[in-house]
Amino acid sequence: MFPGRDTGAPAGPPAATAVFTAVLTEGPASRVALARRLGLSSAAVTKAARPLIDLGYLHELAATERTGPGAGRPASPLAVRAEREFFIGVKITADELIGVVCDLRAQVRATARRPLNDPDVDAVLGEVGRLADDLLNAFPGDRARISRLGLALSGDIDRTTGLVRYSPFLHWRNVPLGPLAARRTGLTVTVENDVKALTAAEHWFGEGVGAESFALVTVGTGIGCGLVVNGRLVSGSNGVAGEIGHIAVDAAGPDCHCGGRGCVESIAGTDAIVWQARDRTGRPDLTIDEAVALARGGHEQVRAVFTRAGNAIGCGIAAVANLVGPTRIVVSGEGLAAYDLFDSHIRTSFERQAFGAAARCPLSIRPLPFEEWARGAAAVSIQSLVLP
Amino acid sequence: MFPGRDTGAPAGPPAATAVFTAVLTEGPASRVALARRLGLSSAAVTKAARPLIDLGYLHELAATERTGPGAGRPASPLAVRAEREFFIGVKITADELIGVVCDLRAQVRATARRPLNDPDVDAVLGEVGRLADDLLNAFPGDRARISRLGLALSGDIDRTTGLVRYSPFLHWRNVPLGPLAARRTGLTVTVENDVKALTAAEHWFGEGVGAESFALVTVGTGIGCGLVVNGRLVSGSNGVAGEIGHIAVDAAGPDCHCGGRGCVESIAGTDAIVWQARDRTGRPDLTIDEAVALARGGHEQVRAVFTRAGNAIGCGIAAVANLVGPTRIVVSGEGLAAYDLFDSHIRTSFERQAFGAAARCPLSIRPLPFEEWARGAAAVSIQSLVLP
DNA sequence: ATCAATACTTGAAGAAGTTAAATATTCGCC
DNA sequence: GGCGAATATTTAACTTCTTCAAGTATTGAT
Repeated sequence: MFPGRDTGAPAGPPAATAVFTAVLTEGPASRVALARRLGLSSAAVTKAARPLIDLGYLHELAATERTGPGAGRPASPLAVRAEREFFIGVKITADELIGVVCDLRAQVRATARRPLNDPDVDAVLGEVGRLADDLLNAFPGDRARISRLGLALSGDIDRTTGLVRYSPFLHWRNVPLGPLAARRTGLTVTVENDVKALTAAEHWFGEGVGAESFALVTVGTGIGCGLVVNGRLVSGSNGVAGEIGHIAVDAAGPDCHCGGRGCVESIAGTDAIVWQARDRTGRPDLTIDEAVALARGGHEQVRAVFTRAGNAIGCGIAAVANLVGPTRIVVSGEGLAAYDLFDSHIRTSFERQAFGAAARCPLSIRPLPFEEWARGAAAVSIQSLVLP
Repeated sequence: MFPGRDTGAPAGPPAATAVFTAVLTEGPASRVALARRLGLSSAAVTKAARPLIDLGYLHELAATERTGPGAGRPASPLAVRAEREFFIGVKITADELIGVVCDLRAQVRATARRPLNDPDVDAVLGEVGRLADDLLNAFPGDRARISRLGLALSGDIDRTTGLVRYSPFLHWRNVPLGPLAARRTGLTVTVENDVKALTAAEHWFGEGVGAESFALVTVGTGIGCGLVVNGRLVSGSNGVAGEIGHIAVDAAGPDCHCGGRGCVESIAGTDAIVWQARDRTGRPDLTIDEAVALARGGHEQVRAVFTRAGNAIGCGIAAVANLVGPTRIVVSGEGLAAYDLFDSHIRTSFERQAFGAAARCPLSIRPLPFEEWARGAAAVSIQSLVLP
């Protein structure tokens, strides 16, 4: 996280942070309910909430709903004032920047894109700056309420220092992207790995809300996984974690670019699917879209490629379920545009391979609008405001 | 954890717990060093330490070593008084109870065993009680300093309530073992899954000390794994976690008793190895010891069985490394009596299949004295004394 | 002997939370 | 309309835990 001008953050005593995150992620709740939920006295919640209300982060809802049996003073639930502050999120890909503006509740309020032609650090910083300007212009609300920018990109990222240790597609090593972007934009910047950012978004604002442990699997060119265990994002001691794509699921499978054999990605990654489909059809220029079309059209050989891919993904997901036992798993990513071809195979092989009660772990399989990646970046930025 | 008479525990303010666990797991340290390590003021450490010293849990070491450049008052490091309190640990297997007495630093001071003929709850409780008596008799120190008993067994265990939800080998369902054993013995009882207990022991008193994340893999009839992530043991939301044995590593592998296919356990579990060896040799009564002997003697076909098993284990371990990125991994268990047959294959396939920097995760592969399981149970009991 | 350096202790002050009592609002009932 | 039970929120006094600032203790070097 890297400083621009600061607006006076809601970070305070632990109780204040706890109250704010609870209301932010779990929705409006009365002080008594929060006290029960957080193991605090209601007096403590009252005290923690006041400065948050004064700063405009929380407000009291009109007491509409009666909860109890009937008698008693009605509750005045605390709710987040979503428009108190806005956040820019930018996903950096090899050839494009995708940007969004989100409110405090991570609702997207504006979007914009810019092509990226040059992976040079300065060029990328320039485009990021221009995209931020575009977003500020497109944003209908009060620009002064935007002071934070989240960046997300694939690779090995050190969130605390904002350092890009290694980015394969930009060919960057040890680029201090956080500080550089902060200087450039004057905003407080966070940088995070894209899959982890998406996981954070899902954990705070999506299906992972309330889950002590939770996994998000992304399927596309790469196959990755973000993990939340015991309420915290897993980082991996060598910067490696969630590499579900390189779990071996087939001893007789193809060699993978990582040096392994039978990796999930070498069977179910977009490139792997294309190669296999070309092989089966004898058409060396087949694209992924054409392969999907053939499979949907009933081409048995190509369908089999997707079946095999779905099975491999299912095995990988089962490995996650068997090892960490998440409360739920979300499967998503560009690759799931071909949702219909994968879904049932993923589920079948997951259920076969998940051990005992692990098979009860609910699986959400759904495609992912590309802006969602940028929203993940914004979500990390929101977290950086809330957490100490 | 279930109460017997209590001796006045060292649990107190958070700082006291932190100081005590730090000294217990990381060895003697001066107050200043502890303050730095724990992010406290040295005044806080002084205050936290006093009651622990008064109760006899800590003492000051003679200031032997000079740390700094030369000048300055020498430190008086705080150290744990290991003989302040002793703990009984018992591992329950299908046909035997293995018991140990450990001191506060988890050093084994006495051991005993009892055969187990009857899986009936009362029979087991009786034998546990008698084993505890045996241990009290065999124990050379002050019996009055034993007030806690840890039990470990495989299966689905709820540590907080002491409930055995399901134990396959005893055919128990929902047996409140903790409370029952507490009533029977008058001791404060903890109950934990055996693999998790072993992991806890290794995390506090073994190779996992100081690791933010850490994995212990046990190889034997079953193949299991205990995981520590972000400093905490992973439990799994459905009680399932660490089931490395049922990760699929070979799409063409044998059917597993779990319903899956090509599971690590179906290739590398002791039973699987015996079956394969019988198949390859045509000797339907071959035992595991004979299979090991044949392999060591150079029998190619049987060696191949161990090679395949080692490879399967290596793939499973690589999956752990790729997913959670532990600081280090310990591989152990009865199965590793055949250490020499496994070791290199585990390492080779781990290194091939671990992604990028994950391959840097150090692997300790070593056999496991059976008493170690009981020590794990004692370690959990120690933790229950220290933690709130 | 004196000084600088480091370790430890002490007492006052501050932060954060709890308890208990007061206050606020509502419903059901007369 | 008034009363009492029920529930929510606030307030103020108090507790607990920690830090801060200032002192004490002990050593090596000069």
